[in-house]
Amino acid sequence: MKTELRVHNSLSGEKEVFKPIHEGHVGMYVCGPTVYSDVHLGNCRTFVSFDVIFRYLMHLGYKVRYVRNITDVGHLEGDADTDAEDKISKKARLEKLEPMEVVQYYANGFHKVMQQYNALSPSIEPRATGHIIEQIEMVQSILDNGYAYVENGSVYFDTAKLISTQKGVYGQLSGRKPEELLAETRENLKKQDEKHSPIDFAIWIKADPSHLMRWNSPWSVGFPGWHLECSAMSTKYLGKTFDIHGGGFDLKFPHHENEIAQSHGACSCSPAHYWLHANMLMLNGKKMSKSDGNTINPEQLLTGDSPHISKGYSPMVVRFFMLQSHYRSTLDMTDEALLAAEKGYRRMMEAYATLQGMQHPGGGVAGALDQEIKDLIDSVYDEMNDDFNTPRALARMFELVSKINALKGGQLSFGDLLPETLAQLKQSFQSFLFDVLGLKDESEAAGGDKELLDGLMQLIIEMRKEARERKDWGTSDMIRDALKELHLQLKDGKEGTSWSKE
RNA sequence: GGUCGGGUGGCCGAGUGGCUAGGCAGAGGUCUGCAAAACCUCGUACGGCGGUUCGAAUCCGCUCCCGACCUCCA
Repeated sequence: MKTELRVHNSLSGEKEVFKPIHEGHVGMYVCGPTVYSDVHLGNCRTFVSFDVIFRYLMHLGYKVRYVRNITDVGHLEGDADTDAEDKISKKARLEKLEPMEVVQYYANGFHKVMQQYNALSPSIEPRATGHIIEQIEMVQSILDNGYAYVENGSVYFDTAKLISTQKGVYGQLSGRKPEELLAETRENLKKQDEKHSPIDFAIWIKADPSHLMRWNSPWSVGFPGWHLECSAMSTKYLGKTFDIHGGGFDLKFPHHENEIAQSHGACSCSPAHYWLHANMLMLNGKKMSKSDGNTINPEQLLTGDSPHISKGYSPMVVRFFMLQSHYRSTLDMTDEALLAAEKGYRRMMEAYATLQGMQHPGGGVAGALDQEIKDLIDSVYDEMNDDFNTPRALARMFELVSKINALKGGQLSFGDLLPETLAQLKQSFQSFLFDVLGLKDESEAAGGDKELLDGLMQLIIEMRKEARERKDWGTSDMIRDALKELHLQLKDGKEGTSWSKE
């Protein structure tokens, strides 16, 4: 591990050396879901990506405060700022539920799926409705600084003013030119008569009488704008300026751009040093879309109940599949690709099991093999340091898998390997797979009574061995075939027979 | 239409101005009673057309296609 951590910063468009504000500590904010429906699989990819980033930062020894919000108010239909219904409010009205019932239900579902994918809980998971006061205070600061105006009980951010007074701020993240933004958006936005300019956006919205969620404020009974919650909550828990702000690519504009604007309006400060964006998940070469049926949810993926897949895939297979691509690239999910990921995942896990069971016979010299293995271990970390390049890191891991299997099969010799190196390999392999990548050995987890199964299998293997010594191939093959029916595979090797679940 | 990002071998996916990841599938071989597993070897890919260069899939221009955001979709 000789390299420094470098991350791709969306703000500069370049990879930069990562330097936290406070040495040894990292503050990271990731935009979480709006809980008005079942969690989108694409969202899962984003959160798995940031889960690995969170894990890797901790693995490097940082104390990380990871804040991921839950949006439970303010996100309007169509992401408009006004004259549209709040997503949660609408759901509550349609289902005749309290808005908080809607929120609780889908937040529970979201947590369940995240748990299935073995994503760690964030350090803090704040909700927008729990931070109304902070949001009102922030609106007030922005007003005090002259970067917002009140119209008919609603408060709007004065984007045009920010553009003219703080040059180069608005549009930097999304690569948009302020002049064009000001010019282009004139026509199709009619109902926005309260706004001075089409690119202004609401930070406090006066609630019409039918609106279910409403709070008192100095300006009206209403609710906060969508972008504001993230600014208020990140400031509260991470400070005005913190290290990493993450989210899906689709949030770059306007959401993240507006967050930056709000911070500049409230304190003339920029919220985050590094902006990280996770790219989209596609299905069969196209974006997922409910309207044309090109979509699949986490539940269907698990059960296989979908025309897009031939069978169900376990969460760890899906996680592994996601990690085989880089978080900044789009990822195309196909049945064939999932099948390939499933096999790769199992190969990796079986090599892990093989490795842990390995005993060095003692002796050994630090030959070429010894060096090769050490270099591979180092390169895994080098790849991760290069903007969390999980696919390359996994590629190096698979090269280690070949070494492990060859040591077991006798194609490589322990004589060329020091016992310390084997110990180091065991340790690194395990911590990388489980702590950093966040994978789990599912065969073990599902097994339940592992000791019993192990014992039974040893007995069966022993009986089959005796049959084979008698050249009783009928019995031997019968045992093998029967186990195969139970999805248990026997592997006859030089050192005897082992087994694994399929 | 505007802005931005892509198009890599059968599939998924890294990556890079020359030393050509990895997984899966396929072919051949080793091992094996047979098979599986494992190991070894192989296919020489970078949308199309030009250009820059000793050399480009990697840089530039044009073109076709796909995607994201700008307008409901994470």
